[in-house]
Amino acid sequence: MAARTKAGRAPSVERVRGTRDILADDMRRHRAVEEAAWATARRYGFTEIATPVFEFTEVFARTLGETSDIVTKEMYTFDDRSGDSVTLRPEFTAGVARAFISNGLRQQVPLKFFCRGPMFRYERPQKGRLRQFHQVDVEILGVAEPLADVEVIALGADFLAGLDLADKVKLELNTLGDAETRKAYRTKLLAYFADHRGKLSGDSLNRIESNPLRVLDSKDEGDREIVARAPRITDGLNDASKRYFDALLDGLHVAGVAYEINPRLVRGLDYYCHAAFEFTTQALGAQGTVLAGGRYDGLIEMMGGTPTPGTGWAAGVERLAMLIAETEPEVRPIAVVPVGAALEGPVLELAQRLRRAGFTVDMGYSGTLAKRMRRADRIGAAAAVIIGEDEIDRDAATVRDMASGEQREIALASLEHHLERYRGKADGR
RNA sequence: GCGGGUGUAGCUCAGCUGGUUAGAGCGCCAGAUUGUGGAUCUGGAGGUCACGGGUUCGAGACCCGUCACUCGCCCCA
Repeated sequence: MAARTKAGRAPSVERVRGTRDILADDMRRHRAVEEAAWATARRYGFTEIATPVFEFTEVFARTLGETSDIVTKEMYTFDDRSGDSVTLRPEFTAGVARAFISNGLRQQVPLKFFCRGPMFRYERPQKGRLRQFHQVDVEILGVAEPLADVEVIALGADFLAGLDLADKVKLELNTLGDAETRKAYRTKLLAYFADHRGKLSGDSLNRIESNPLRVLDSKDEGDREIVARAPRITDGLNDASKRYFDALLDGLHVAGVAYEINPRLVRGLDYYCHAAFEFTTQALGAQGTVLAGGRYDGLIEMMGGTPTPGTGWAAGVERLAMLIAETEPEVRPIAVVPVGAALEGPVLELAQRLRRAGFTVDMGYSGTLAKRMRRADRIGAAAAVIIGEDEIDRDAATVRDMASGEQREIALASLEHHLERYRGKADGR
């Protein structure tokens, strides 16, 4: 008797909770999102790198904040066979910062990196919230000037606009100030909340202990009232932080990026400062954040590197894939079809000839002419190249345009030339 | 981690207050059409009714538990 899960199915066919198989249609959308991000990043002068999917646990535990939810209850952490504690990455930035230090990249600053790949977080699954999900990510390392934030935010805006999501998404922006500002603000905020302790929700009372700034974006009705009258960080910025924020706003204006200042926007991770921003949508329910990031000047130092400023963002590929319009396959294949099994040999030879010439070619494995034509139709072939005894005798092929149904006999010698018109072209049925 | 909803064919769903071999549409396969796809018609395959237990003469329907998905909270991309 095979082992069974509690659900009663053989575990070998059960997906792990919060994971999914990305099948053809989804994969096309997934790729469309990734490629749009990469294409935009490239235009901004970024280069693509890849860091490991897992790191020593310390890399994340130290940088994300010992008390953050991600570290305390959401990481996939385990000991490998040598007894080292490793963790499947829950986010990109810490790994990129680690790579920056490990590879001595300090010398090559400023650096602009693009990454993509899977992330792992043990959360309760929901639409747009998976245990394995994918992100595209962009980081600028070694630039303290707000111009880097402007560039990174403009890149995000262009990326989303390129996906045709400009209307579905809005940019919210805030500043967290520098360390001095944040410390002073924290004290002020704590004092304010202490005065209103009785009226805060239980969740928020807990947050006061762990991350008081988080109370600011509570969804509880009662909390919101109190938060609305709470002191704002933007009112208590020290000179440096104020100058920084003003320059950022100016830069966005010049770059033509529309934003909305949200004084309640905060970050869950400890290493953020100054710029904090999110592109959000109403279309995905509770999981409305589609791209988020900010500045993390202290991170690399915190990890033991020479102090190096950084800024960047990550975007959820699955969330964006749900928002974009249907995508069409980019190439339609050419179907080669033998009339009768006896001609499969010569047709295979022809298929290989065309493939090596750069055409996308599909060949059925069995069946009558009608069946093979049906298959050609179903895979969206642009044209069918039909070869029967008659064609063989004349050293030719019959080429059928699948959209119009028109057929022409073409000499084998000039077949590639004739098929040029179907290369990488959608026929618009 | 907390609260609510849902779970019937590959997909979308029907199945009335528990009653004989569980249905439809789409899709799939085959044929009408032995050198021609998309349309139409005909036929066919496909279901431990999420899983386990209970109530009952009898459960897809009712009860309990589990699992998964989903909505909100939490968290966050």
